[in-house]
Amino acid sequence: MKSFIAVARLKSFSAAARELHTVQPAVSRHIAALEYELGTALFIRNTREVHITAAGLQLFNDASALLKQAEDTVIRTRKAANGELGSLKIGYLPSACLTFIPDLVQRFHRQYPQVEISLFEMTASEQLAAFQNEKIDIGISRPLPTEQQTLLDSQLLYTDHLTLVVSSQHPLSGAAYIQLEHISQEEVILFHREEAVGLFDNIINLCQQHHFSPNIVAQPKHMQTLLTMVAAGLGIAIAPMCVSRLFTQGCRFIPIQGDSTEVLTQIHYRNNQLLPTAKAFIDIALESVPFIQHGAQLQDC
Amino acid sequence: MKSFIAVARLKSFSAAARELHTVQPAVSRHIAALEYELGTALFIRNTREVHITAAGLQLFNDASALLKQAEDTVIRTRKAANGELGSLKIGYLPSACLTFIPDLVQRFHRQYPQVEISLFEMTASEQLAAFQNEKIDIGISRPLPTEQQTLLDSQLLYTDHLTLVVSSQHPLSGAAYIQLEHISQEEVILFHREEAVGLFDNIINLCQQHHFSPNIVAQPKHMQTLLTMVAAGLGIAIAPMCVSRLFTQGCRFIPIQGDSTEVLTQIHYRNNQLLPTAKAFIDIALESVPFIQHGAQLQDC
DNA sequence: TACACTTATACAAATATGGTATAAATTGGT
DNA sequence: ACCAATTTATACCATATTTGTATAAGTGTA
Repeated sequence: MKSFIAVARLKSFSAAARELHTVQPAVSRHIAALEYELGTALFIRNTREVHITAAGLQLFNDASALLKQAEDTVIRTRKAANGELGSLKIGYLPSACLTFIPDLVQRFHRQYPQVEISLFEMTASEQLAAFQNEKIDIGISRPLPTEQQTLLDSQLLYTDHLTLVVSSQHPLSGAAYIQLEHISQEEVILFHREEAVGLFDNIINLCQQHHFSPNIVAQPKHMQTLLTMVAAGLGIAIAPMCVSRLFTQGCRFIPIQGDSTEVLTQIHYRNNQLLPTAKAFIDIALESVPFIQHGAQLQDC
Repeated sequence: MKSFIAVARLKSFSAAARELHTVQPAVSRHIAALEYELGTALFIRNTREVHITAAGLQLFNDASALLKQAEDTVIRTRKAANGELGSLKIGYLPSACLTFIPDLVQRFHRQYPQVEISLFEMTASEQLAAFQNEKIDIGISRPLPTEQQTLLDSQLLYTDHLTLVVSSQHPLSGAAYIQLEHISQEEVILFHREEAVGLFDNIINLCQQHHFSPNIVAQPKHMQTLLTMVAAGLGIAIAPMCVSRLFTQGCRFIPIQGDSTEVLTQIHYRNNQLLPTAKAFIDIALESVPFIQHGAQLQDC
């Protein structure tokens, strides 16, 4: 086949053989075999000249394209193996990662522009089901309910701690740390539950562990609003530490005593038959952990 | 390669081997070779299950298209060899064949719809040059000047004879035949030279052979006009016999004595390395000779 | 644990391919 | 006109490759 193309280009069996690093009889046989298979002459040749026939010309045009497509197929398959080509379905918990998901996806897209990315907003339990139905390849959420998941592996993307946020006028503003029980009577401002169910429930649970229910007086939808309300003395807040990188004039951040204050964001993936695109994404995500820690804190939580 | 597609479809090496009328180890080796060549696994298999990988899926999609294209290439090459696919450049002398060329081309196009036909109006000598420059594959014209043409073969498409056309009132109208010398003093109407150079010059030459120059009084551009003028007594005409199939009321056709009255239309083609499309056209043209004789007479000459 | 069924490997036989020598044909030059 | 040079085709042998058989090894099921 390559012999044919070489002969068609060079109009000589001998020259084609030289170009292909073989000998002329081999080329003769290749052409003869092709002609036999196609049932038609491809070249009119005598010992002095080689002319291509109409059939040969047709084959030449088509065969070049065919060979190119064959090469492309190899390349595309290799790319698919590297995760450079294919599709990737990501389920994510918006409240846990609304801030860094766009950056992360963009980062991935820059490096793997030929991967078709689908994003799905999903709760953690929806993600579990989606993994089983092959609806997603990657999940990002708070730690999954039952860690007995043998199907999935998880890795930490982002760790934060809950802190108390009080006005600088507040009696507690000077405290080095605080135990949560001490605020059981305070008016509390929490990030809106719809915007961050996991976070909200985390905080409620934490309070429950300290035997009180918080007296919630406001649920702003933006973290900056929350800080402004605290600074204005409308109440105190419990929020991830990352908010301290926002505009915090008039606010004080007081560590909460105890060890249940961690707020984790994990990336989940099948632990067997991981898609190359998923592997590539995980690698980029883990590389980006420092970036996530900083970038996220500069915006929202 | 076909092994790969079979395995991907059937998800089983053994089943694929059965379908391909070979044995399972052969299929195993084919896949292993492909994987080695591509440097990536195409299937995740254990002794019980076969799962395709992302790379395998990519290859499957591309390879199916590739195989189909390969088959198409074979088909198209075979078609090109039959003249069913390709191009065909035809030079023709309008005056000699304006009447049947459209029908002939249409006939050919119906049978060989995938052949791209190019039509060029050309005089006979232009056709000769065009054959040498590979500008045309088929020529249709009056017999070529020098029959010492070794490059070309020609075949007769259509034979006609010149006859005298006179009004039924004309003194000669009852004659069974006539010798051309007898009309040397007549007023003669000829088909317009621009419309049929060869025909016009044929007639002039014929008169020269009989030692006179015709006294041309009109050159109508349509054959029907010529007949009408003759019937009206404006003169006599010399024209191909085929006009007798037009509306001829008031006209008489009188054979001309002698043997130089033939008007021939030939098809010309290279006598070596004839294009399959050209061969197909010639075959159809020769098959159509009876059709041309009739169809042409029903319209014009 | 044995069985049924799968894929992978080893090896001998068959097949296909490539290279050398040479034939046949044609052109160009002496 | 003939010889030299160059071209493609063929014959033959050596080598590579591929096939098929036998068999190993692994996995789910009864």
